[in-house]
Formats: sequence, C-alpha cells, structure tokens
Amino acid sequence: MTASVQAGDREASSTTADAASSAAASLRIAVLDRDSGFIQVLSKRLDRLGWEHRVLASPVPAEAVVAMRLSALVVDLAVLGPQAWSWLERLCAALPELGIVVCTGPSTVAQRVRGLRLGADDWITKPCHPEEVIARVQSVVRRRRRSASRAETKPIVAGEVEIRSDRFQAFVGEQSMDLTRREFELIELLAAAQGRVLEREDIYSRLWGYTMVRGDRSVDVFVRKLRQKLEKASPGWRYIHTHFGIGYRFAAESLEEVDPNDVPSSLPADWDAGDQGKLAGTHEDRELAADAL
Amino acid sequence: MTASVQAGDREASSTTADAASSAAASLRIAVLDRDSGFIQVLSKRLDRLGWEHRVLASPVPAEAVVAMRLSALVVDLAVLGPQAWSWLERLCAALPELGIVVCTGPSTVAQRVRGLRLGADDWITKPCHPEEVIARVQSVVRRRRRSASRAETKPIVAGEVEIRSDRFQAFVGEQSMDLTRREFELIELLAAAQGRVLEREDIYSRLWGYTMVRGDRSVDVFVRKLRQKLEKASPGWRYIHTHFGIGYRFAAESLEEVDPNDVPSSLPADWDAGDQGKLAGTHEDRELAADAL
DNA sequence: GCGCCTGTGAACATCCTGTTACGTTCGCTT
DNA sequence: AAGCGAACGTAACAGGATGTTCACAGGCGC
Repeated sequence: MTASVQAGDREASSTTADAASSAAASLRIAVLDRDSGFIQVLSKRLDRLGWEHRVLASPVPAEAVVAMRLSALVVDLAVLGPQAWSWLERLCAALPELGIVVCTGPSTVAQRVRGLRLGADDWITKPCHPEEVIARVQSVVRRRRRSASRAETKPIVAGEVEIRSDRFQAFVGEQSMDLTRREFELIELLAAAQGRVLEREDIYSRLWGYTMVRGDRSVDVFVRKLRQKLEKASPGWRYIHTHFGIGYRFAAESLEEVDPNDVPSSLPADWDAGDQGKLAGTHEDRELAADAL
Repeated sequence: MTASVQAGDREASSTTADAASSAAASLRIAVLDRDSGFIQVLSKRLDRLGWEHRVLASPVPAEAVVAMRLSALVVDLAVLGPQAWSWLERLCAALPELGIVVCTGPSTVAQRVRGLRLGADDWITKPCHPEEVIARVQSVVRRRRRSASRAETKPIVAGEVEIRSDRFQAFVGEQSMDLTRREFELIELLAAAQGRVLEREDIYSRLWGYTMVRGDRSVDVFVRKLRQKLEKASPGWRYIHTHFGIGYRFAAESLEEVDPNDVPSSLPADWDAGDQGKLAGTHEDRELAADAL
C-alpha cells in the first residue's frame, strides 16, 4: 500500500510528474540512438505510457531538435561521434528547458562529469533496463517542471528583503542573506502568509512534517536565527513579530520611529509599543515541492 | 436597553462565534481507503458519533470530491497511486475549506512535509488506532473552522474599534491595542455576540473550556483589562456594558452626545435623551438586564 | 441600611519566549 | 577511513508577559 508513496519519495518523483499522466499529451520526448533492440523495447513502453515520442537514428543538428518542442531527450552519445561534446553543449545552451538524459555505453568518470557539467540532467550507463530509463526521464521532467514553476514564481518583497524561491535565498539588494535551507523555508512560509499570524504548531508541521510536541523550541530557535540575519542584513527594519501565546507574523516594519525622545517619567512606560505593521504588498503564493533528500 | 444597540448591529452578522460550541454535531466526512478492516472499524465508530460519512474505495477525481461538501476527508495516499501528490495538490487548491487528514502507511519525513505543505492538515501513520483518527479529524475540523472564519471573516467593526481575527488583534485606526491572547478572545467573543448579553458562566466556559467555579473572578478581571485598553485606545466610547447579576454585553456607544458641536445631526435614530442624562450624570453606567438570555 | 455583586489594584505563580551552549548528523575534503 | 565544519535540534536558563487569586472599596437591588 505504501508502495506508491514510497516510490514517490526517492526523488519525490511521482509528484508533479504525474501531472504528466493527466496531461500526458503534453509530454514529448525523443530518443536518439541506434541500438534497435533498446529502441524497440523503449518505444513500446513509451507507447503504453501514452507519451508522444520520436526516434532519431542519426545525428540531428542541435537546431533541429529545438523545433521539436520536447520535454526531454534520451541520447546515446556514441551516435554523435566525436562531435558529441560540442553538440551537447550547443543543445543545452539552446534549450535550457529541455531535459536531457544521456544513455550510453561504458564511460569514464571524467566523461560523465563533463556531460553533466555541460548541462545533461542525468547519465545512465548501458546496458540498462528500459524501465530505469523511463523512471529517470520521468524524474528529470518532473524536476524540470518544478524548478520551472519555481522560477516563474514572483519573488516576495517586503521591506528591504526580497525572497526568491528560485534561488532558495533571500536578498537585501543584491546581497544574499545566506539563509540555510530551514531558515529559508521558514521565511518563505511566514512571508507567504503575509499579515496573518501563523501559529507555532502550524509552522512546525509545515516545515518538519510532524505535529509539534509541547515544549519543542525548534521554531523559536530558527526564528531567532532568522531575525539575527535579518537584523544584520537589514537593520532599521523589523520583520518577524511575536504574538505571545500564538505564534509569529511576518510583516516589514520600518523602525524610523516618529519621536524617540524622552518619555515623561510620570507615564507608565508600557503603553506604547505595538506591532501594527505595514506590509509591502505582495501576492500570496502557495508553495509546494518541499521534498528533500 | 436604550441606545446601546445602535453602533453594534450594523455588523451584526457575527454568527461564526458559536461555531465552535455547536460544532461537533453534524460533520460530513469521507474516507478514501481500501483497508477493509480499517474502514469497517472506523465506519462503525463514525456511525456511533452520528457523523455523516462515506467510504470511497477508489481514486475519485478531485473535482468529484468538491461536490460532496465535506467537512473533512481521511485519505490513504496509497490508494491514489503515483498521482497522489498531484491529486492532493489539486484537491487542496480547489477546496481550501476542506480538512484533509492523510492516514497512510510508513512514510518519510520528506513525504510528510510535502503533504502538509501541499495543504494537508494532519498526517497519521498506519497502523493507527481508529480513535486517534477520530480525534485528529475532530481537531482538524475545529482548527479549520476557526482559521477559516479568521481568514475570510471580515473584521468586526464597532465604534472606533476593529477586531481582526487573522491578526489576533483589535485596532483603533492602525493602532494595535496590544491585546493578549485571552483579552483578544474575550473581545472577539463579546463582539461576535453583538448586542446580546453574555452570561459570565457562558463566557468563562467558552474561553477557558471548563465550567466556572463559583467565586471565580477571572472574567471580571479580563473585562477590566479590556476596558482599560479600550479606554486608552478609544476614549469617548464605551464598549463593554455590565449587566448586574448576569454578565456583559458588547456595544459601541459614543459618549459625545452631550456635546452638540461636533456631532453631526445625522445621529442614529435610536439615540434618545433618556440615556444622555444618565451618562452625563454617572461615572459608571449600569444597565438593566431586561432581555438577557 | 444590608447583604451580594462588581471594579480595582497588586501580589503571586505560571507559562512563554529569547538566548546561549552543546551534542549529533551529514556532506565534503584530506 | 578519518578530520572538519556547517546546519540542526535539544537542553537549560533568565527575563518577561500573562493569567490567577486576594483583599478591599464602591455600587446595586431589595
């Protein structure tokens, strides 16, 4: 029963990828190879999956591939001969969107590194099981889509801070705040809920996936780390507001106080303060893809 | 009763406040699972509770679920197969109101995080005790209702005060009143019951969750704190009215009628002179219960 | 005028959050 | 395989904020 879920876990593969199954039509892939047996088996499998696919038996100009509007390409570098590298390079440069899975014979580590550096997304060594190819392609496409959607997402801006989901980072100007993964997830979560107060338990379960046990201070600690970095990167602003007994609220608030002059001693000191906040306008965006390794 | 009601009933809608109390009664939930044993036990239990429920054994299009008007859904992701994530995502997007409890076999942290981030409200790992499922569902529904009414409910406005549930705060203009959690809960409760008198015991049991022991003054103390902050934030208005021997009533009431200058002639019709004298004459205005209940 | 009931202010006991320190895990380098 | 350093999570402590309880004073209804 858990099988399915399990599968999804490895690379979180199942996720959005399956959007493919529903939107199967939109998944187009090509196989550039000459190994007839391999091609045949693979084709059959692709058919069953309902993926549009096309087999190329000879080197095609990188430019020609562009026109195919593919989601992914499976390629045996051997087919390309000595020009393989430059071909690959041009292709990757021309189609940063394209998922490329190299599936070729024995290779050295150096070769694989080179291929992946040039922009290939995955490297499978023949002989291999077609099913694995399918899985890798699926995973690659999924990863592509996800990062694509991440890239599309507009950054959230509040005060001097800009949260860019595509970089997993927050910036003040062009200066990265050097947030760690968790820190980023936290600020992203808080900021996405702009203005609303998020309760501790909520935050915890969203970030950690467990229901928080009473007494756990993880959230607090990370809030502190965040505040620390925010303070360093953008002094003069306060972003994370504590709501005692409830949780936290994210809202950029400038500290340019009206009049920080003396307070008459006759007045109780505890009467000002307050956490009314002005928010820099943003639009909300639901975050997904939390999977990790 | 005099003038009191006026300012208040404009926003009279309130309603949602009692949601919590009456709640438990009629719940509609669905269980998407195949584990017959689990389903059977759970169903029986649900029956006993008098919850409307429905069992789904096979994946149902997210869209179909929408039509069921459920309060909550218990789902084993395994049933959904590889499309579990996209399914979940679509469902959550389509029904932000729906409480979703994932109850599935062993999972990794990454999976849980992912599910919760996509919008699931809770995640239970099988095997588990049906009773726990019930409890979680209940808690989820409760939380849902609360936060739902928070997010969407328009802030309650009375006099100069604006009560924003999504911030757990009351404001006068943009100035936060800095209410503590309890203070906020109290003002929210009172305001939501616009115009009606709430008995002490009632207030107490709603805020504290258990019945008040005779002699407990907690409510009084909080009323006082509230009044204090209200007075500070919005002098010239009175909001909380004491009903001797019964409880309190919330209604914005301006104290300005004495001063004919800056009072527009367009005063609410139900202002009568009778109240004036009284207000002007006494420091504290006592109102008679009369209606109560 | 006489018992209750409520308003007040303050003392007290708790709970909650901010901070710091430290042990562990994980990834990467040597 | 061992060493190292960043990132995380847990534990502990201190200072505040908040909730409760008391005692007393002033009204309210009878």
